[in-house]
Amino acid sequence: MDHISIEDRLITPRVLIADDERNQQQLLTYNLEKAGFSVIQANDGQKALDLAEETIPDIIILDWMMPNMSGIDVCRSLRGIAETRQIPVIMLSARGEEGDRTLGLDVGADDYITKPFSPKEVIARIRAVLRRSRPMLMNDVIAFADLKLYPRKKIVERNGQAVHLGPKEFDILALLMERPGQVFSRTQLLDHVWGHGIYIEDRTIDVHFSRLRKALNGHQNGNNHSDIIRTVRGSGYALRMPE
Amino acid sequence: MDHISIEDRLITPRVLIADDERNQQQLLTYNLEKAGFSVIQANDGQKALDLAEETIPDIIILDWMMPNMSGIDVCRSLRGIAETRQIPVIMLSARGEEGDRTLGLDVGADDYITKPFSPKEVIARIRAVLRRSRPMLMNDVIAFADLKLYPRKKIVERNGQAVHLGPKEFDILALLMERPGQVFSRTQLLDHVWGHGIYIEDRTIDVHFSRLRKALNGHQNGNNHSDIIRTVRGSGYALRMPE
DNA sequence: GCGTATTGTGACAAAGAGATGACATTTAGG
DNA sequence: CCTAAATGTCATCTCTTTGTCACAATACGC
Repeated sequence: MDHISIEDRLITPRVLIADDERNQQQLLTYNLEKAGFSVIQANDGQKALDLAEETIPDIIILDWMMPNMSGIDVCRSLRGIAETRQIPVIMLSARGEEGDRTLGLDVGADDYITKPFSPKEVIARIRAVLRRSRPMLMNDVIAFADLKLYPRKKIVERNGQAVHLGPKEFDILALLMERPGQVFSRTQLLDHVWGHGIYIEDRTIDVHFSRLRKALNGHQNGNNHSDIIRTVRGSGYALRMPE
Repeated sequence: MDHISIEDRLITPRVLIADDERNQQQLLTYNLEKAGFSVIQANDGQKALDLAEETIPDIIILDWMMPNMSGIDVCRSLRGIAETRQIPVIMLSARGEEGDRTLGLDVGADDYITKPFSPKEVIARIRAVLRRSRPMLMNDVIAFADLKLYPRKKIVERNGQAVHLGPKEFDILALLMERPGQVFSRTQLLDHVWGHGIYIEDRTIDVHFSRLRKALNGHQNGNNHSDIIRTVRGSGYALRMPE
């Protein structure tokens, strides 16, 4: 099954399920796929860790007790690896004691579900966690003023009219739209759009904003939109909030 | 390429954690970073003191017992250095006796947490302390009289109407609004807004206040607001508190 | 009221920060 | 491979912000 392109990966949130109980595993997998998730399976802790590093899923479901490595240990390890550090984790556990729950959350889990649970409940929790951590994955469209951005389709519209953006400009706009009005410094833009450890000139960011503005405000084709991007001298850029 | 500006520091509260127990240290660090704090680590008292002076964090978490220098001593020292005097401190301690608690608070700690504690609790306390000491960091908006200042959006409104300020004027106003009514000397203003080691004429500050007043009270566009800034002859400036 | 100490402010020059066209390089698809 | 789109840099232009000065205005002690 290698006809899965990058595009497809963006469309379907990918869930890694680590559980040694065959039944449970199958039940969840079936229901999750029906709910539109793409599922990766691991049947012990060590394999879960390996697969997580290898595939970088969008969320990880860990059974508390597994052979080789407990869910707790996997979770701790995940937090120690840069690439997997911010992948959200949901722990599944037979135990319900408050202490366990606390330990799970302390170790870095984002949520904790006690058996027995229904697939429906798990899906709801996954959605809830993803909505917080990856709003772009969970929404078909993000809107701001007369702008609409379709994360999965990589399409932007202003006033109903399609706007063509390069990938970088798209990412920049997506970031700004996640926190409308907030000012992003060039450093933050670099980290979020380009990624850590990438070094480019600060001025390059200005150039991208110039291109973004040109595309969005488009004076060339007769449209004459107001400049929706606000330059904040000495700080960075932001979306311009309406009065 | 020095991207790390003062601006970025304003976004994420910086926490200095001084603890010699590796596990505890890591657990707290991980959870704090997940909660949106930027963490600086020290593993003994002396280093904590040095780092505090060097980095001027927004809050300091001190373990009671540490090699080289106890939390108590560090706290006492911090209070003796001008630059670190008003950084809030939270003490962590295994002991729970009332006497210790009192001693900790006497020495200048702002809060005192007894082991065992959960990261969640620590985060809650940190937030509580910061909300008091650095509202800028914890709130989206700071209000005073008919003024509203949005730190992350870099927007100021008077009576609902946007007011344009240059970066320096914005910073000055932000400082005044963090402690409404408090009088700031020109020296304090220099230190906080311009930073240590910057030398400009005192009178330049007056000019900036003139500009700030002009922008805020805006006589030019028909608005005629009262002067919200109070000059304290011989001392400095402050926000004018209502009768 | 007077005189002195402080503060307010318009004007101006210098520095700073951002916008943008042009160009070289890289990347993605065919 | 080859082409077109996307990206990163540079150089230059423009507009803001900043720091100072000089002089006006004000406050305060006597």
